[in-house]
Amino acid sequence: MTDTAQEIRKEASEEGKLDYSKTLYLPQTEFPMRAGLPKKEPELVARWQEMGLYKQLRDDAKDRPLYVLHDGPPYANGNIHIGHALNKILKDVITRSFQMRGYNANYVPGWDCHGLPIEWKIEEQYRAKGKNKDEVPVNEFRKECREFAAHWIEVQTEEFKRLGIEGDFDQPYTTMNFHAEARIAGELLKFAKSGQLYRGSKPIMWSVVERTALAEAEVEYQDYESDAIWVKFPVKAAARDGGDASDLSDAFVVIWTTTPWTIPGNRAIAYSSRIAYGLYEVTAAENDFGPQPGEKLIFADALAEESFAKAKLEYKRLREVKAEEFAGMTCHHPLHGFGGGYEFLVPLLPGEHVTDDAGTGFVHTAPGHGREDFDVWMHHSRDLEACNIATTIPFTVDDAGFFTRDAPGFGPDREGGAARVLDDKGKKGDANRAVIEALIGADALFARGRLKHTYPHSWRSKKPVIFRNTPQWFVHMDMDLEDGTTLRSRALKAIDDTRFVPKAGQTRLRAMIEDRPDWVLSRQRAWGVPICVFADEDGNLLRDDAVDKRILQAFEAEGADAWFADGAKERFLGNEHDPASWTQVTDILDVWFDSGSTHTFTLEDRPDLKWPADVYLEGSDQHRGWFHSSLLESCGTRGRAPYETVITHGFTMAEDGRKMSKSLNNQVFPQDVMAKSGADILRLWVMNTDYWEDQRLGQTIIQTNIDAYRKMRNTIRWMLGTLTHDEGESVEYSDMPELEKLMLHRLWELDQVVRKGYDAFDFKRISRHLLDFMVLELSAFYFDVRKDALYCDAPSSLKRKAALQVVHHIFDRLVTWLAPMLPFTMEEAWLSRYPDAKSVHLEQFRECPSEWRDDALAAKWKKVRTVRRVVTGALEIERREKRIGSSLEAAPFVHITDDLLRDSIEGLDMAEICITSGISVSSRPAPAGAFTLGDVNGVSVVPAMAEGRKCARSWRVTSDVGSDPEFPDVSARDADALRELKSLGRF
RNA sequence: GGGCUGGUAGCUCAGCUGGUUAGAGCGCACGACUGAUAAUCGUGAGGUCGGAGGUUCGAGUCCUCCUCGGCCCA
Repeated sequence: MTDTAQEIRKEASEEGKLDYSKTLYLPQTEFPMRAGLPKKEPELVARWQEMGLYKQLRDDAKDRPLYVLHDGPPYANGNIHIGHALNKILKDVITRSFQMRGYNANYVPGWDCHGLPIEWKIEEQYRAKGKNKDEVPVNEFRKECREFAAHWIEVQTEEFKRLGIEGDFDQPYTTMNFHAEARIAGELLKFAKSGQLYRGSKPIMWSVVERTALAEAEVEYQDYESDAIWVKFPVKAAARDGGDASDLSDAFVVIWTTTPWTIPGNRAIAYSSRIAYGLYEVTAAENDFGPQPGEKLIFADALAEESFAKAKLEYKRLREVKAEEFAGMTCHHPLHGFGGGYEFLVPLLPGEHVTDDAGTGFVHTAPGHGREDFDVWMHHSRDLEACNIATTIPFTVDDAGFFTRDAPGFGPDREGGAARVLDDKGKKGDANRAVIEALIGADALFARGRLKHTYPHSWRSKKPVIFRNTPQWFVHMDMDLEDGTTLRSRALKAIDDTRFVPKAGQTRLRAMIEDRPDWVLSRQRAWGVPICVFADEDGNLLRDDAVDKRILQAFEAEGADAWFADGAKERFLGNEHDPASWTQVTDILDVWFDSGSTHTFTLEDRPDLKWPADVYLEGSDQHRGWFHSSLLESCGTRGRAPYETVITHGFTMAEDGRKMSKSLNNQVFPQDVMAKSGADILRLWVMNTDYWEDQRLGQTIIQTNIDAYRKMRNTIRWMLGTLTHDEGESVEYSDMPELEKLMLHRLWELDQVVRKGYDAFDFKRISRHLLDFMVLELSAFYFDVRKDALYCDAPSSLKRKAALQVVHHIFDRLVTWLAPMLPFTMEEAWLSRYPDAKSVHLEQFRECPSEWRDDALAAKWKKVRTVRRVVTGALEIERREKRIGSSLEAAPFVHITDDLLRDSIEGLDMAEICITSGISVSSRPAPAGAFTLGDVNGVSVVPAMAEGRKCARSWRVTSDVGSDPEFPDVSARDADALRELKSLGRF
């Protein structure tokens, strides 16, 4: 006899009555109802760390097929925000779910380390110390950038681990480790070697004062007074072939600009098909300089009056000019012949950016001095070349703001030397004046004035900046490659060959690739992998494998800093090449090229990964970013995408669906959620949301997930309590009651849902089905019904043993299925049930034998539950009328006139299923006034009280209470159970 | 302005190729139990399916426009 048994006896003798609760198999568990996740989760992180879970996962799965989700690298410059949390949680659920389904799902996290934002931070630190970036040796600056990135990698690593992310955090990949830098450089050299890399040019924002390129974010807009001029372009040919002799052929097209110094760079005039134009003639002139009566000019109708007024002219409108007439038209440059240059044709080009809000309706287009000018020019480059118009963009202004030889008459060839746009202090130079004088001399000036407007200024020096054509390194999108394809065609093919989840990603990426311009790789910056090539004056690349080899070996050993070290040029060129005839390029690579190359040094080079990756997963903004650059890089060097599947997620919005922002104070920080509620709550939110679209997050939504979490946790807790009494006795499937078979059938069905759900990355479908199952079928039905047998039945009861076994099956499956989603809670539950186990994360999803599937049984029990609904509905009336409290006080009459419904309950203990003490079923029609449900025909219930006494042990009201003299206050079933327990010494 | 995309009960989601009074869970209200107890069970109230037109015998589901929102460009 056990101590407990003695205690029970003792208490019983004292009170003269047994406390039967001690004789029941009530749930017992240490698994707490309240999770305390903020405290518990870090303990589990430490446990996994100590046991080396990552390594064990790899060892366990070493013979299984590899499944690789390649991590898109976050930028190493700050704490993680909600977007990082969403992203990493999704990735973690994917790798864990594949790991638990027969794969070796290795996850190697990575970081993007180079680039502008980190440079800014370091520069900011410099300024705080009164230091100037330009006075610091490049490699010292780069070293500080490296240390900065390393610091944030450490911080983010801890934050990701705290989220429950499992991966190789001891050996992540970074774009700045030496091997990565060498490989990135190597990839660039592949583009160079295959001829895909070329030197072109592009206007960029340039600060003359600082002699540096500026990014859009480094510019601020301030008020500024500019010189405005209206310039006449004589029409050369009304059609590009020169054959037309219309009334436009002796007219002028007039443009307006606030940057006269860009006139030498003019190469085209843009017009819009949405604007109404007219041909005008001057009828009277106030001045004897400038336009004179008889001159014909073309303007946008909306701007003609204002323009003529400005030039103090009277005019008449001759006729409408349709936009179509401009197609193919060419003009002379207004300075043609000046300084021996400007003899080229100036074509008119259609441009979407042209408006008739200000100016003349024609936009002076200097492709070297404006982004839109450049885009329009490049967009038409093929057409223009076909008409023998050279599309080379002149470098009219140098880095100090002086005109060059590309601006004949204004550069070094000018009397008195080159004119200057801005001086060293940022003040206007003499360039505008020189240009205006030349225009006057050429009788090309229509009018002039001044304009106050906002103009970009450097945020450091607060001085105006200019758009200036600068040599840049590009990759051809449309160059014919050796195999008859182009980079663009390869990329489009690769998009077709890739699975996109959701599908819209494919459309979006394709649209971008279809009309993107050539890929600009160069940045005039310091912190990055250099474009490690040598070029001659014309931009031709030095091609020498030996040089390349020296470069890559040096990078491998010393990092890319080697490129910037003293003597690097001579070192890499070696003895075979004359340093004087080659320029060492000092631009660095666009960071998108870095991250676009992660597949090479991570997937290809690590023996524990593979190329291509099974899946890439990032936010939808990465169609322009990582998905895009990885695709181009890989197609350019390997001919296909580095991924088989691309998954995208939306962005996290505040609760009202708007963007989270500091100013609106509606941000949610993952650190806060973890500290207050736990990482599993955040993870559950991710699981319940439609991540393919934008998601919302806020207090209400967090609370909804906390509630759902509690329900799941309590259901699992009850199973753990009940399974405390599981002694592992097995019951043959064929011997099981129908109710148990029904639950096994449901497990079989759920197994399908779960596996298909994970395959489709459709997590909300899984979590929805599992939560509904727990709430509707377990808590509210199966467990409720089976409590009587599980708590009260004798140890030998087959029903009890079968139920225990089924609960065991349910537990193992639910916990493993949910483990990828809620790794902390499921680990806690698993270890509570199996104290000697290492980790639930080393488990596989359990098989559900096809024997369990029984569709007929499920259909039958659907009807059973229909009948049950009518019974519980009737009992609710009784309860409301205070005739009963517990359903065990009732023993209703059920009249079933529907044959199918009656057949479904044939042979079943409906009292047990309805949790009443008794039930009488008849096929006779019910008397008037019987309870029915509107949506159930053929079932009526007449309530009745159960007859007999209440069993002190099971609380059922039966007529056999007291039939056993040994236990006079319990029913016969309970008396038998007590006797059996007694004989086993259980009490 | 362009490309892609979304708006179904307080919250999160189902609603397949158009077909009966639009569903679920949670929350809420009310009730029961007191042997899952800061739990559990039951019942109920919540929706002009963003708005307006149109196609159709019939539209949350198809078309057009509008509106609000998101990502990426300009």
